[in-house]
Amino acid sequence: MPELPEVEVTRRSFAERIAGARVTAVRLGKPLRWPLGVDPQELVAQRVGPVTRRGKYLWLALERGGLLLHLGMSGSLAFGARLGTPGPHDHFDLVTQRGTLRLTDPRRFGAVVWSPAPHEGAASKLLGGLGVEPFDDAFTGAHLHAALRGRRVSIKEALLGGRIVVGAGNIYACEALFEAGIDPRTPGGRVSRARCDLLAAALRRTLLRALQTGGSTLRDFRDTHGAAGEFQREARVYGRAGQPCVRCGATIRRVVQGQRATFYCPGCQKR
DNA sequence: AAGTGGACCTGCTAGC
DNA sequence: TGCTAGCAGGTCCACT
Repeated sequence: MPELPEVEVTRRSFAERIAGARVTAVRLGKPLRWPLGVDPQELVAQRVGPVTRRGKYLWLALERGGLLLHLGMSGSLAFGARLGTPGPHDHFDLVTQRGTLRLTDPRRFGAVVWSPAPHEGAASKLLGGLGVEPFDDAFTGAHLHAALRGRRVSIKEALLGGRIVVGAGNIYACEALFEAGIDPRTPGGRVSRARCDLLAAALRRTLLRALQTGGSTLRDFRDTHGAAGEFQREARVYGRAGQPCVRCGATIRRVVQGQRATFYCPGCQKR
């Protein structure tokens, strides 16, 4: 589930409760995408500071550095005083006085990495090349247009890449392109300035709406069926191949771009 | 520099 | 009912 809205909702769910708590223990499960990068004992006795977000990454500040967290494709975070015995997919526990922050991630594409600061060490390498935040004033049609100049990759893959703007995953990239009426296969450099304006606004609107209803998509996070149900209710093209477009009635199509599924309406979305 | 394809890993579903 | 192929919300890395 974790695209930007889900990551942000997750952050808000525990940031204030964990801030100020002292780490009392760390438990590691199976390996995640990268090694932690520090002796877990080093984390013990450090006090937790603010939890912030950059793209789909979370930065959990500690006194002598911090942890960069990523949920990958299937990760979720829970924070509570009584989480119970770790299950087979619980791969990281940060135990504090006020409760345990637990990363559950069946596919283990997620990560927890120690770094001395967000702009140093391992974190800087991962965060360094990221594009602008979609809710930042710097994210405009002009920015999009400039960043896309000369690019041959499709507009959809450019959005997913995260080097121009962060936060759009496969679902919201598809949805935003639908909102903007742009064919996802259009080469990035061929999207006009006017349509970049439309797209920037559409992406911001799509992510904001998801953020506002994000609680509901996250509530059933552990229940695959419930989550799928929520998405289907919200999505206008994603996962709707073969069904009629809600706007024009044309049949929604599924194509593959960069080994990922893309859904679009051939009636509403043009090059 | 930009584009392409492979890699990581497990669980679920559709189809036989 | 059981097996298998195909698919999944991410993104880094090696190679051309």
